[in-house]
This record gives sequence, C-alpha cells and structure tokens, in this order.
Amino acid sequence: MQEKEQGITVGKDKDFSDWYNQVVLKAELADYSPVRGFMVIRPNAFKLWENIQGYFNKVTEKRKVSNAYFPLLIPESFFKREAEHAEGFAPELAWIDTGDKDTDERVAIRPTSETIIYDSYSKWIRSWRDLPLRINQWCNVLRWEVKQTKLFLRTREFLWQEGHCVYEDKEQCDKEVRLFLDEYQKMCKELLAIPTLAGKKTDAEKFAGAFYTLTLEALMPDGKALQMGTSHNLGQDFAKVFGINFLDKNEKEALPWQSSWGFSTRLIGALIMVHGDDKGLVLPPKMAFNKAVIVPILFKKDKDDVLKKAKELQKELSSFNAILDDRDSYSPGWKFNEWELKGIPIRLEIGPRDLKAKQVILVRRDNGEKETVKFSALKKKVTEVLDDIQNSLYAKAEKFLKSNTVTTKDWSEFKKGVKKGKMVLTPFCEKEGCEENIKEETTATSRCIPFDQKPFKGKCVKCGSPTENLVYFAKAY
RNA sequence: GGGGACAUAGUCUAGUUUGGUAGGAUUCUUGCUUUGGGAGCAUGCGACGGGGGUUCAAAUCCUCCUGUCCCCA
Repeated sequence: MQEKEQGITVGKDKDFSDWYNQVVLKAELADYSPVRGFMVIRPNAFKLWENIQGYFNKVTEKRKVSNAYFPLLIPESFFKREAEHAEGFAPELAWIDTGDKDTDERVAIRPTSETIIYDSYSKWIRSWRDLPLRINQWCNVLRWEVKQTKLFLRTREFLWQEGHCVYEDKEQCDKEVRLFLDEYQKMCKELLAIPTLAGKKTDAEKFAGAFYTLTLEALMPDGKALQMGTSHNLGQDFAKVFGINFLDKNEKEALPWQSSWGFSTRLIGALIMVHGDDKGLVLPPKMAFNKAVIVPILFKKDKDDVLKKAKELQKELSSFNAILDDRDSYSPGWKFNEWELKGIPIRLEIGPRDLKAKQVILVRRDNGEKETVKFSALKKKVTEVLDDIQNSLYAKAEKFLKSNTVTTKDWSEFKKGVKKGKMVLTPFCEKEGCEENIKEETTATSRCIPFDQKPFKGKCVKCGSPTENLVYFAKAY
C-alpha cells in the first residue's frame, strides 16, 4: 500500500525528530512563522492550551491566587537590580527601539516578569495584613534563543503562566513553593497523563536569582528529559532590591519572602511526544475537546436512516462534544485516518448492519481495539472507555519512565546509562565544578534531587566526595 | 558555539551537471458516480524563497540575504 502524503510517513522509533515535526504540522497543531524561532499556534493546539488553562485556573482559584496582567516591556534599570537574575537573562533579551527621543532608558520585552511585577508589589504592600499576596498571569514571554529552535519545545516566544507570591516568612513561602509544584505534578498526571519526577534543582540548574528551585522532570521517548514546570523560592533578594517591605505584627519593618512558579506551552510538546504514535497524535481523553467522532457508513440504501441515527447518537453524546463526520466527499477509510492523525480518543462507526443490530462499533485511539456496543449502553460505555484510555496512557508512560530509569553508583554504568537515553539516579556531591565535568564528558545535566530521600551516606559518582543525596541525571531538551 | 543538508503550487517532487515553452503526483474547485480502512471519471485553479549580478535569454551560473531541518558540543 502506497503511503499517502497526508499521513505520518516515518515511524516514531525510526526518526523521532522527523516524526515529531510531521505530527505537529500534519495534525495542524502549529506552523512556522516568517520570523525565525517563532511559531503559529493553530486552533487544534490552542484548544489544548485553553484546556490546560481551564484546569489550572480552578487550581489557582482554590489556592486563593488571582489572575492579573502586567506590562510587556521592562525598563533596563529593573534588570540591573538583582545581579544573578540580570546575568542569567541578559544574553536573551530583545530590546525595543521605540524611536522615543525624550527618554534615554532602553526597554526590553519580558523574558519573565519578576522585576516588573515586584515594582508594583513594592507599592501595594505595606502591612502584614496585605500578605500573603498571590497573583498569577497568563502571558507570552520572549527569550532570544540562539540555539536550534523546535516547535513547542524551544521557541523564542512562548505562552505560559507565571505565579508570583509574597509571604511574611520563609516557612509559609517554602510550604507553598512545594504546594504549587505538587499541583503541577497532579495536573501532569491527571490531565496530561504524564508521569513526572519531582525534586530540587542543583545550584547550577536553578533559576537565575532564586534561593532554590523545585522542578518536575518527564522523560521523553527519545531518552531526553523535559522540564515540565518549576517553582522557585526567591528568598528575600528581590524584595530587598525592589523595596518590598511591610510592617509586621510587632510593628517592625520586615522583608517578605517571595516565590514564583510557571509552566509553558512546552507541555503541549511533551503531550505530543509522550503519547503520539505512528498514526499521529494521541490525546488523553481529558485533554481532548472532542472526545469522540461518529463516522457513518453510508450506502445509497438506508442512507437517511443511518444518518438520522448518527445524529441522534451525536446528540446523546453532546457532553463529550462528539463530532459527526457526515462529509459526503470522503470515504470512511479516509476519515478514520484523519481522525486518528488528530488524536480523537474514540471513534464510533455506524452503518446499515449496525443499525439493524442496534449497535455501533467503538474503536479506541490508544490501542486500536474494536468492540460492538448496543445503542442502549453507549453513553455509559463511552464514559468507561474514556476513563480507561486516560488511565492506560498514564500507565504506559509510567512503565516507560520506570523501565528507563536506572540507579547506579558506578561511573562507567552512569555513562552507559546516559548514553542509552536513561534517567540515571546516582549519588552526587552537588558541586558546580563537578556537575560541569559530568556535562562535558557525557552531555547529561542534573535534572533534580528527588524529595524525601532515605538517609543515605555515599560517594559522588564522579568525584568521590561524600554525599547524602541521590540525584537524577539525563540528557535534556 | 561547530559542522552538514535543503529551499520549485497547500503537500511531495522532476528539471539545475550542459542556461532556451517549468512536467508529474496529490490536495483544492465544480459536476456525476461512490462510501464497512486513505474510491473513480471528467473539469478548473495553483509554483521556481528574496535582492543584486552575468547573459539576447536564468529555476539553472555568480553573489549577498532570508528561512527550514539534521548531527555534534
């Protein structure tokens, strides 16, 4: 059978990079733009983003976080206030030529919004009664990457949410830095069906200007780790340099503790990579706006009857936003392929034979299994199967993560593991120089220091210094 | 940061070596016939990434720019 050009023409295992680009383009998720490193997010992918937004807005509401919006442009002087932050972002800033002769200060497009937001916070916070302050914004940011860009995973502009909180003391701040990371992990699991490893970043990998950074790491099918979200305890440095202070309960002036946390449209890239297959996108049911598609099999005889029943079924399944594909000019086979490419979780086929038997054929996108379902049992069955697909996708991804994670304290085993695209858990000293050496020799970087480790005394896999922590290493996106 | 490949219609591609009417497939339009895993016939639309140069003549040669992809660090 000759491969048609609309379909995916390369196996996921054969050429992962080519496969990924084909899925993104052919499933109409994104497109290239006229300016290098930018992308168009097409409706199919934007729907996914809106779904994530919908889920996460409920989380923030529950956690007493308000949405707001801060300006796109940031004055140069703001960057200079926090030295580490400035140094971290300086190479990636895009400066605006405003042509405004009356001001001599340059402005940059935000690469992240700590500074512009904290300028506002310094005006708004006076008393301990103003705290905690929790604000989130959904926006775009711009980081002028020089590295090779990749759709969703690394683009110069991307969409994200960034939460920015201010607390009276370290304890509250610590607690909620962890809380929002846990919420991210829950979202990855329950919504995206992607298992993640949670932990703390080493100093070499932490956010520029942070006291410490917590992170979620997922393992992609090509053996590279992808950061799914981060939550930073920013300490008191930003407060100091932006003049955020408050009168505490003892009428003393005090510096607050701050946090920021974010995830981006990169999650969509992860979703595509983790669940997709040789036929295209596979959406976890909770991510799919249209959870089912009804394809009527129409012959001249009985055409009206089949179509009528198909419409009834669509109405019955309206809570799943079921699509009825009654386009006349495409054959059923063509439609099957198209909806598979686009990742719709369930396909329902109904033809004259089914009409007589009062049943439909239900086909799962995740494993292609077919079964017949009586009309009377359809809604219940669809609900069950959607649940099952969601769970199976997570289970499959979790199995992949587990079977591709190795634990070793031996340096040659470590190198072997990294080379084979494994997530390697190993004793590590957390010294920056040592991490740099590992990176140079293996191209792997530390991904995270997992939480709640058992008491442990060991030697760093690389330099042999004593350490009490196991750390995940992998090649990363 | 280093190296490589590429750019012809919405998509895939022939033509470039040796300059001379840009060809095919598919998509799309319209019509008819069809429809249980990418259906058929007919009809119509649609392209040389951009600038500059050489030449009677440039998709083809030279040059600069832009963009895309891959590999390595």
